[in-house]
Amino acid sequence: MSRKIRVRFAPSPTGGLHLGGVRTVLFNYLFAKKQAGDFIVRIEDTDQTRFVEGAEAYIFDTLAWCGIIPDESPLHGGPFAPYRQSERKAGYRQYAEQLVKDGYAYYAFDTPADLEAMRVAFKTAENPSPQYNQPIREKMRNSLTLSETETKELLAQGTPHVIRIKMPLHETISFTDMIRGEVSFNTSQVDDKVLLKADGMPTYHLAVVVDDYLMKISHAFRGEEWLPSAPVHLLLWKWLGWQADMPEWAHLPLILKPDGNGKLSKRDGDRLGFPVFASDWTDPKTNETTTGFKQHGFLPEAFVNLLAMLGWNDGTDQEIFSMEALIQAFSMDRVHKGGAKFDYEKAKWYNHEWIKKSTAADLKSYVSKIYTDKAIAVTNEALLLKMIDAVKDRCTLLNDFVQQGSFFFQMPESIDTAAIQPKWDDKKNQFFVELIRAYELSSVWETHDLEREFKELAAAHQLKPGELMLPLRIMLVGGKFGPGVFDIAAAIGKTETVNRIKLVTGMLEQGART
RNA sequence: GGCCGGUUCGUCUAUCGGUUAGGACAGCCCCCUUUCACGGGGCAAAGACGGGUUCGAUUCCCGUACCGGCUACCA
Repeated sequence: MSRKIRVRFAPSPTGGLHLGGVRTVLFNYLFAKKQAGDFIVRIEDTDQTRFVEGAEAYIFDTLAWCGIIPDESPLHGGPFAPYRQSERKAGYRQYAEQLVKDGYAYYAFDTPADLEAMRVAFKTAENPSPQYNQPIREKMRNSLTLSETETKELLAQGTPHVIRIKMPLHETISFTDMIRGEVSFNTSQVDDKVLLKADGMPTYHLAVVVDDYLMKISHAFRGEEWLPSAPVHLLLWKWLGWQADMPEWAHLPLILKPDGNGKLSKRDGDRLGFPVFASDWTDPKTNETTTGFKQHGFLPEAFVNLLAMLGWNDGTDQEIFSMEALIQAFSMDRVHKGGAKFDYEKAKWYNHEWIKKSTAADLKSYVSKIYTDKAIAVTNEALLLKMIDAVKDRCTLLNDFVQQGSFFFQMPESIDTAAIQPKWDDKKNQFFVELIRAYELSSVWETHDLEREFKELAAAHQLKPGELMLPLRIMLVGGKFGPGVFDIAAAIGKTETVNRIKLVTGMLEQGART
């Protein structure tokens, strides 16, 4: 075990980065960084029909937001470039040809129509999806059933063809998965996967093995959905003569939908009202935007934290981890075998914890951006910091700072007069008229003085402060929420405080007359 | 259908054969708070089922059930 740790994340650029995808990246990254290894991003764009413009840039932007910077990638360069499989196309064919030469693979000339016909012809109740496997291949058009001259002729004519792996009969293939332990397969159950497509591009199966070998990948981690094709990859490593360099494997559990069953999908988020992508993704074809955790008001630290805890823990009760702490604590053998249902409530809790834990200075740029987007003018930076400190405990998502704090900078957008109108009377009005006068004459403007003046005046009017605090709060804040009223008054200043009291008493008086 | 994988409170999970099965989210209650939160305290809530192995199984083995993944010239 002296070889350099090198892991890779190999996404195909087909759209937004899904929770499960980011978690796969994260586990790769944590594993590598814990052991001072390299983290590589390789773009698996071998399916040209599924290529989506902008998806690759999106992946790097999103990883950067999470605080994950690859050591090697098409964007960051590296000694094993190129890191896009489409640019490595020319290299794959030789390996497929070598496998044919060695008797481990063969040319297949079946057209899509032939394959379709085969599936229909062999479909039975017991076998609803017939595979291109050992018994079937003998009935198809390939270099195993055709004579050598026929094959050569077809090849020479440029007949479209693929190269398929020739799965052996009744062999047991087993390997040790770092999470699941020993897993074994009978090769008779695996079909003859296409290795090289008719367009000359490799399929995932060939490309992943060739590139992992060429890029000296030491550990290959991927989602559980890949487990069934592991025997194909194992055989390829063996047949290509690279067995000694084969990476160690781990198949990560899936992230499941919160209700019902099955893998979490983008549709579940739309349906249940929470993000599934890490950050906003706009499909260039439909122009449709799917919101991400980032734009939903999540802190990257919280997003990374909640993802890490989905299927992993360090064995203690600790739940809040920074990236550094995760790197320290992470180990693949503590990753679960079973899938985890995603719980958005718990996800929000992580974010709330991180907001509470962050300082006003940490949060300032996020809040500023949101306020700018909402056209809330912040002219006083000290007040912004004061506001963040005052309200962050009540913000679960960053966007909550709008509702919880914008009244520090502008008149509340709506004023819940209905909450106080029924109990409004002349006595209260009189009190506030005098409060305005008292505050206007005030020489000091501090929380405690404001509170003292308020209470003394209430006593003079033979009113309970409790009956007057809520009206004052509504006047300043607009609703039944927020930090202490006198703190708010102190923060927004005399002019603004007096103006708001005047404005709302006016509204209440008018309301009382109608 | 076949193959592979999985199964502890509603959810995320702890437990290296011996525990009153612990924590967290959500829920409910109380305290704090002349608002809303934060905070503090409490309640309720789990080993899929059946067989073994063992002095003793949530833990190890087998079977069953259920759930999931795969079964494309997609990854």
